[in-house]
Amino acid sequence: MATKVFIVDDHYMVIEGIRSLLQNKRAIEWTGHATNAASCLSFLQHQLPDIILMDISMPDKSGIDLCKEVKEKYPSIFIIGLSTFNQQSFIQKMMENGASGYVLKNATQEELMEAIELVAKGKTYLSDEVSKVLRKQDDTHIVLTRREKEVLGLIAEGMTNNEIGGKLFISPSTVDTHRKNLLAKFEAKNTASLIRIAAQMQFI
Amino acid sequence: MATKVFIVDDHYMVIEGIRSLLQNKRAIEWTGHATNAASCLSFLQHQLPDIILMDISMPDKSGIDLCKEVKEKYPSIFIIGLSTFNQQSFIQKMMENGASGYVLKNATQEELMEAIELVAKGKTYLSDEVSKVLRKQDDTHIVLTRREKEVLGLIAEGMTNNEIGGKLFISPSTVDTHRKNLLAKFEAKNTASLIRIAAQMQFI
DNA sequence: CAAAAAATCATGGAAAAAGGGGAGTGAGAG
DNA sequence: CTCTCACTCCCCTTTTTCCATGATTTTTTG
Repeated sequence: MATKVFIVDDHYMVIEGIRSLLQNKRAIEWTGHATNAASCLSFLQHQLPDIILMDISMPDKSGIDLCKEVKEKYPSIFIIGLSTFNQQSFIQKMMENGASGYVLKNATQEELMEAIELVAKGKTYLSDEVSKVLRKQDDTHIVLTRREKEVLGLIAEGMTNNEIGGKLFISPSTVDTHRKNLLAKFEAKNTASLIRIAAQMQFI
Repeated sequence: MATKVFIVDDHYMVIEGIRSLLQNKRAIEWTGHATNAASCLSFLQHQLPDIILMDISMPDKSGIDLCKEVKEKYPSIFIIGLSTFNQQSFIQKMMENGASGYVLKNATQEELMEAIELVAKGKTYLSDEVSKVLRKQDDTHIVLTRREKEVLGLIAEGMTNNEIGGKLFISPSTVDTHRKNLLAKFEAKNTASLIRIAAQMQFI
């Protein structure tokens, strides 16, 4: 029985590319595509594919969120994340939300097929390149608490400890403590480098 | 006579997608593809296409630079930039370096054909979406001097005025002046917002 | 429940940045 | 030759951040 594959990607060229890569494969049945999260979800009400290839960046909703939603509603569907860059944050969140694999858009036909076949069996596929990035950046993975994220965001907005304290109804001293913890977690020597690092790591 | 099209993109899926989109067009002759700048340049030594579809992000060299190089060596070739996002900085630099058009990867087959046809005639193609972004962000365009860029970079590294002064062999007071000018140009109220804005505008 | 983690607050001093001035030099454009 | 612009430099005051240190209270979680 052929594996039913569906694809969600807002880039028409990528959809065409994958369709073309998969069209002669007997083991694959192309069930359709969507260019946004909403039409993906409405498609799933009528028909259930085995595997969804899902871009992480979409106009209406991030692939990260869509992945979670689909997995909650239809746990039997396996999801393979699809993206241009291999960024720790994206890959990790995608996998946390139930994806079974992650393929870069510069993958070859062979890699794509391998991913689909493995994932269809219920296994997990991560290309060497991706898993390397995941391992490497996992070491430098930074976990922020709810409050720290809030404070970080407000610092990035240009607010002082006093202003942030007023906004969050806490003492400026407390904000200062959070600030110090942020500096420590990011190993930043001052606000400037903190914000740069946080921005580069997609925290802001 | 069919328009000879060549494509440079490190994403195999995009190459396949475009090939598939163009394959039935009589007006188009597919001459080949490359997944990096180097093999693109070596291809051009043997054969000259009319149009190159060129991704802006590539492993060995940015499309921006490749565009310039190709245009200098082979002025008769028209180049269409290809990218996932429409960011002012990329589009602008691409056009400055001699590109004749800029197409987003979520473009439809029609848009792509329109772009190729127009550009083949020596005209310029920018999709509505792209030209809108170009216009809008042109207003908020910030021009930094050489020194300001240097200082901004070093501030983002976490260096103080004193340290920057030492590094650039100028007085800390001078650094402070540049800093003030940066704050004014970015309309930032402090270092934190300066760095955030600069990061979001791709200055860092 | 007990331990761990997160969030709260404070004091006090040193360092750095912000905000406001003013001012001279050199290079290039008109 | 004047005007503009980038770059250079300085002074002063206030504000904010950085650093060290210590402590209490929630909240989460095994």
